Amino acid sequence: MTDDATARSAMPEKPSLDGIESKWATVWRENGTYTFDRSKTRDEVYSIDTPPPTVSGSLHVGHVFSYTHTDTIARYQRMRGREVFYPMGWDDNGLPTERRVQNYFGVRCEPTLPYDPDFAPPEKPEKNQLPISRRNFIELCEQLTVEDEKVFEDLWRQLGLSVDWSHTYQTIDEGARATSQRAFLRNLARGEAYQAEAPTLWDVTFRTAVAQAELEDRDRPGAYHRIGFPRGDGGDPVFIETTRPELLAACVALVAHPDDERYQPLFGSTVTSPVFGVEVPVVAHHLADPEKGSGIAMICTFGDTTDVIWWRALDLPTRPILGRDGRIIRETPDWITTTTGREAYEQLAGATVFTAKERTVGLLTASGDLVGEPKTISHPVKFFEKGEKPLEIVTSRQWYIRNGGRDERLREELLARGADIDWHPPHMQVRYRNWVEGLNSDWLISRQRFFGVPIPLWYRLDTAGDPIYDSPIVPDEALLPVDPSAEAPAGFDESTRGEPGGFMGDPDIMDTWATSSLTPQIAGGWERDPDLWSRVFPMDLRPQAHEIIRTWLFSTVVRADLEDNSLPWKHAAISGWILDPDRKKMSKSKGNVVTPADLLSEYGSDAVRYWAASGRPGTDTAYDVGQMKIGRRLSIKILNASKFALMLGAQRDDAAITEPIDQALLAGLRQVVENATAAFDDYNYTKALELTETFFWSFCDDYIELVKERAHGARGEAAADSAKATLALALSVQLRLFAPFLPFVTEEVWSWWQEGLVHQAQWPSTAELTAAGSGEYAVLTDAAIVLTAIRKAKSEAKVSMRTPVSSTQVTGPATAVANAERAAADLAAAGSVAELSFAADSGEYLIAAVRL
RNA sequence: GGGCGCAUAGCUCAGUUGGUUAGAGCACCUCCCUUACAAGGAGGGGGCCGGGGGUUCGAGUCCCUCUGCGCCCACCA
Repeated sequence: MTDDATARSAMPEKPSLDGIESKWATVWRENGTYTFDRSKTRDEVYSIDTPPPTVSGSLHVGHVFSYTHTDTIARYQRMRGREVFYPMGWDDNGLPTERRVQNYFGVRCEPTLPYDPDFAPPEKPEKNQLPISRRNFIELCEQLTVEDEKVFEDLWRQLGLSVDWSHTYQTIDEGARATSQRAFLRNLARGEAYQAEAPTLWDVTFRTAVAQAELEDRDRPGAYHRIGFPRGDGGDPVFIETTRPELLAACVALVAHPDDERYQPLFGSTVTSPVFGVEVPVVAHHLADPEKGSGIAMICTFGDTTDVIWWRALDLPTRPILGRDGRIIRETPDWITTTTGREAYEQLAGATVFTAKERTVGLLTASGDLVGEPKTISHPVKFFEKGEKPLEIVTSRQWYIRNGGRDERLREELLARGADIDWHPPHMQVRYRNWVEGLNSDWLISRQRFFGVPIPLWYRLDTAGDPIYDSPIVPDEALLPVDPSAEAPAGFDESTRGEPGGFMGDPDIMDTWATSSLTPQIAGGWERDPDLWSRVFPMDLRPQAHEIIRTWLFSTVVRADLEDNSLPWKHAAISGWILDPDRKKMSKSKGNVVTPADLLSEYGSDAVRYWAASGRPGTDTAYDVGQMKIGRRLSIKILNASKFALMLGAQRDDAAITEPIDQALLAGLRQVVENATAAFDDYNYTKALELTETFFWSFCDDYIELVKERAHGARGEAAADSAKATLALALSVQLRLFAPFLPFVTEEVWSWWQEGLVHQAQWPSTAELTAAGSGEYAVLTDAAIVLTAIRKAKSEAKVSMRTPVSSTQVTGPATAVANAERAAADLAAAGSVAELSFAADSGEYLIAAVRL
């Protein structure tokens, strides 16, 4: 567009940021600006495995922060000419949604109930939650999460995320469930998924098994109880120290280190547990630590994970006394045979761990087997990360997927995958490696919960009505998703469910990560839309937070490795956390929580994005409204400076750029383009922004000031045209450099004078700047030094910047003086200098002696 | 206990492969109502680059060590 009048007519009298978010969000929506063009082939596409936010959680500035990072990259790649596949998912699968739906509708999931197609939730939630089928429950979840998702989408649009809103998914929707079940069935068919009856970490509150990746240690108070075990040969009792005396009835052996001379004579002999009177062997194992406690430990089934190791390695019996509800099993076990032992057990039966501990201590005290006072300690205890009570270990049948935890070859393969990812920042790879190297079991994927993707299997029941687990009934992939609790398998009638000779559905669901680990497959249309899949997979980018490298990132790598023998993506961009201004991780308990929507309306989306972009990949960043104010100021400056440049006559024309200072500006800008491009290619959006911003301020303060008189025609038409053409080119390039960060203000300004949308424009190239000739940026920077000296003189004299200067003498190194001299006329005009002279001397620095 | 990261101006942060005088923004001080911008502009003061040792002609940058902070991981006796 070269029609000056048209540009001016679109440019407001008084530029403002007010309302530009909704104005341009609407244009982008109606224009389909960010719609994925699926005629493009894989090599032309840049695909992003967007993190699906948990919609039942609340919006947080942290969301704004990290999603902005991804968006700057998406916009950059789009301007580079890549077709960007930028979907959005919603993580509505899992416990948080389950709880929210229970409370909102007053219902609870009862998987044994049949699906009721005419079900409607109660008008008002009743006190007693109404039991409904799993399928009905899931439908309510879907219904409620749609509302939550609308809130997120509105925020993302206001923030200016360049997401293709026609490509969204929910981790609980039909496509995700089908994908998750299909992948599981493929794992099963290839032998990568298997079931095992084994001791498992168990959350007694949620009553579900928990995977290694969901654990966290918490320091809890405990106490060493010193307990004597009478010896079978009548010698002095053997003293152990334990923090879990309540498990004494589950004791199966004592263990000491094979080299421990104190206990070597006992190996092979037996001792008897006090109170319960159960005879147990004394065994040796290298994991027993002579330094801990008395150096000999009680092995119970099961008190901790070391017990499991010993139990397995030493082939010890299983004597569980703890039920899945976290209480001591009511039935007195048959391995306790003495009358006193059985009477003692009856006092514990049905008690919680806490109560059982108190009562056991009482029994041991009464019998005199507890020596001294318990020694209180603080020690790490394993918790489910979402749980409130310590995990227990119970034996149960569970499904696992191989992840290298028990297989050296697979582990090496997955380590190699991790090394092939381009990590941003690179050191995040260490977390991946540490995690994989520390795996001690396969991935436990079954959960004894309701809301989630069901394990898509049934089991035949034998004539006694017991399930035959060895040969599960597998659904046809075409029927997925299935709900085995509501649908009968092919060849069976629903009436035979639970009947001897009939069938039962697997009651469990899959771990939420078993579905999330397939986000590339879900978003990319694996097996559902092979055409799309071929255009987007393997993806280019996985952006995510560092604390879920061990879960989401690793499990995604596992699934792609098993299913596609490939990495799921080339790059992993790891974002940091938002910290309070006092460097603590932000939390709601601090009060004065600002919602993202408040921030966006107060400072403007561009300003908030500016702040977000100041956080480099992997770096924790302080929540800082000061940065947002600066971002807002920058946005306003872009409006005003652009308007001024356009008023000076910036226009897209072919006027020759002849003035040295003009060529210098473009030379400097060429360098910025080169460096910003390199920074972006390295996922260092922060540096790209900083380079652009720094240049822009000097463009405003120095260049525009130097040339405005000339642009007005002070030195003739050719010199004016040179300035105008330079302003036009520099403005165009800078708007495009800013566009990934400040999408609204750049689009607004672009619309004043350009055809099309800035976000569909090409990223600036050095070539378009080279056409103006080979300038020396130093001409501008040296001229700026002189200009600054003139301003300083006026500032110190406390006079207006318009005050005329009678003379200025520029001296210093020959090159610098020559550079400044090439801008002499512009300098004289900008500084109102009457006599401007230049003379090289032996000085080290460029100096301007100013006389007012 | 193992690993990773961080420590530069009052605050938030840049500082490329070691190289003239360590930078920016905010805050602070002074000034300027200048027809793009007072929600602005110009100028200024302010740093033992966490401590200690070393390599080097030269160290914010490389090596060692210590201290403090953050995070990840770890078999709960």
